[in-house]
Amino acid sequence: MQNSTNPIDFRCSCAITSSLDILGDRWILVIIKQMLIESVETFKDFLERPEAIATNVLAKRLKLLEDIGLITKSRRPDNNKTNYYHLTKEGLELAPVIVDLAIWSHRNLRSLNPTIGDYEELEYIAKNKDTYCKKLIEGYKDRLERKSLYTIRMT
Amino acid sequence: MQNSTNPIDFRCSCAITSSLDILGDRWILVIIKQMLIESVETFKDFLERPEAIATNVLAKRLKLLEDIGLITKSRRPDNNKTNYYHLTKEGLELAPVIVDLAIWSHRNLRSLNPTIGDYEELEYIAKNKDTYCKKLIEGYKDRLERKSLYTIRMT
DNA sequence: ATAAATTACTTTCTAACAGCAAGTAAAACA
DNA sequence: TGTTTTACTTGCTGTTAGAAAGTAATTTAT
Repeated sequence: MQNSTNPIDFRCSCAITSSLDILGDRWILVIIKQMLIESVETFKDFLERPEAIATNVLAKRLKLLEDIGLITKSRRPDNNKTNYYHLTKEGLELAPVIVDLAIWSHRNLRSLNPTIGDYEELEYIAKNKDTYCKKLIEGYKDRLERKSLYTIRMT
Repeated sequence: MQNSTNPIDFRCSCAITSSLDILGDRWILVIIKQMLIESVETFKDFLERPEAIATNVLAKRLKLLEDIGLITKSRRPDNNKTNYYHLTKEGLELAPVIVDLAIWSHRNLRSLNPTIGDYEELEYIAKNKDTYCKKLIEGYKDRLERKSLYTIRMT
């Protein structure tokens, strides 16, 4: 049994493998992408995305992400029902990984999945990776700061 | 049922989600890391790594990776038993993703997994990401080219 | 030449998890 | 005050992970 401070069973001491002990999953990075790039912040927002995650799976993943400190759960003072989920600094630092995945997909997955769009945008992103990454992170922080004027932390 | 040319069920048209339809798994990127960084190339090599993948899981993943063209399976002319698994160009292009995962882990996972080592090396990698990435890719290509003098493709 | 060891798997079994559908409870809205 | 919305939980079923054991071909040792 795992202890309460560490809900993850790490396979070994390799940094890369350890990251995959958390992120190596069908949903975790999709959830973080939705928060970072698509401004998803409520339980309902997640359900309405085209990936169509199941409610029980979503609840479990959000709990895990909160437990390990990649996201926070907060609530509007004017609304006792709707919860906000937001990325922490640790979660935000996954931006480079997500951008690299987008570029890899753009360059190598179009024949396997011809529905992948945004050709021109992804060309731009591939050519300005670092700049785009910083813009993503700063953009997220700005939105969050503006929002946090009205938001209180739950946990 | 899926057709034979495409063994992956893509969830939607998002490039990032599509990459995770393939890579979003406990083992796929670990296997690619072992090949790229740890010079793993035979079935036995994989089994001897500290991650300790099960034989049935390994066989299934190698088959999938070959089917989608991220690795190749080859054989030494002087040995009818031992197979070589090697990264294709498409597989090699995952190097940036893997390096970013290492950096993220280095910066954010040490408290959750104190056994993660290589502090100094990962500091260097974080500061010279692009250079390190290119060195990884070129190093792999060089090793492979030298080896391919004696190797023939199986499929 | 034969026996032992090695490599690359496959098979079987069990426990865990994904995904679907339905249900629930509290708050918000009309 | 009744309906809708939000955020979940519960129950069910089929698939997968992981452990262990088995197999078959090849290679090495004697």
